[in-house]
Amino acid sequence: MSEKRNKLEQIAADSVQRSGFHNLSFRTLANEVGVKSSSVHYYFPEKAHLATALLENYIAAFTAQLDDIDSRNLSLTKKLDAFIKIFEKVIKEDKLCLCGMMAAEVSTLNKQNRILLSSYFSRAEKWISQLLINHEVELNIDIDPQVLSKTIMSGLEGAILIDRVDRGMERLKAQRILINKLLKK
Amino acid sequence: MSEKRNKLEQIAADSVQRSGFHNLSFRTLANEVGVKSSSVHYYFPEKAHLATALLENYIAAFTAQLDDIDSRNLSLTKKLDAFIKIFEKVIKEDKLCLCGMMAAEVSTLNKQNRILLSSYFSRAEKWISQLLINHEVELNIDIDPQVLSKTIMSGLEGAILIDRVDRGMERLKAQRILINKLLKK
DNA sequence: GTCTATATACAGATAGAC
DNA sequence: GTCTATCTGTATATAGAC
Repeated sequence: MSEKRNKLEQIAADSVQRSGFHNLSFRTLANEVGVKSSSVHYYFPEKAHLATALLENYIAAFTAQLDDIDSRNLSLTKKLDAFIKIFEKVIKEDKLCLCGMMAAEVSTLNKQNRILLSSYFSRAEKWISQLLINHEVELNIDIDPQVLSKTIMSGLEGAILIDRVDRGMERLKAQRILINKLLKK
Repeated sequence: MSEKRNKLEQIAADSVQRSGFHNLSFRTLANEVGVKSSSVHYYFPEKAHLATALLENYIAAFTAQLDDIDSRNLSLTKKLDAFIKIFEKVIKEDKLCLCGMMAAEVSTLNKQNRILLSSYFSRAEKWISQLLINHEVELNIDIDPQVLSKTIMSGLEGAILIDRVDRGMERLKAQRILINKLLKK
């Protein structure tokens, strides 16, 4: 992995999470690394290739975080809390989840990138539902784990989407409270 | 209100809900109405003015829908169901909520439009929380109505955001199930 | 292997025609 | 009052220099 390629991807990801993929230009990206925009095309022939790299990176990092939570022997409450913290970190940096942002822009993505994007959400939901199944006795509500996992994921994505509008964390906090209410004390 | 201005706004809103405000150009917009892009500037001197018009229209239509629900004498379940239907209609047309889309693009909006955007979400949340307070006895969970209203709104926005990625309605359906579980039968 | 000069198309915006 | 020719800057992408 080239060092410059790495830097380009980092800056690009940050930019996408702040203002969207369509708003990111090769020129601005190049300026930040001190090269010409045409140089960026060496690493990413088309913009869609950059999108692919960003999605793959983000999903890999996300997966690593889930694995880390899995590796620790925690209660359901603590594990869900750790999961919520992933989103908390994002909103604290005044960003959106990269995949949440790309979801808004999905109509401009090619098929391959849509599949990648879709895999992010299904992976997240699958992880949550498996967690709920493993800790079923700690649940305070009678609901299909797959249904609950979808609402948790939607709730978190929606929360940081709206919270960013007035630079707060009210919705994420509300989401945390609701989730805790659904768990046994 | 000019007829052409009206048409421009309708087409623009549709385009924004599909692919975002930044992805909308005066040129494409003009083509669809059969004029030159420069003509669009007669109605909207700057693109930010167009954003303002779209936000105002959307909020007005949304408010009208809430008033309509208020005017009917329904149970909490039915009222919330009618509220969810607003989002269902949007996702069925393969669109996003205009304000949800603009929320993703908030970093590119000017202050005035951010305030407008913010007012949409606070209005929605206020309406839900007031509804919950009015029908407190029908609630099946002990939670602050303002907190629950925020999670409902986040959940719905997030649901259609994610559902659009694989052109389904799974998350919105899940959201409906969860909300119903939180209400007394 | 890495980078740039350059091409071509398109963005928003203005000055002014009708 | 409504619309367009045109300006200036920026977009992605290519061909080719080092």
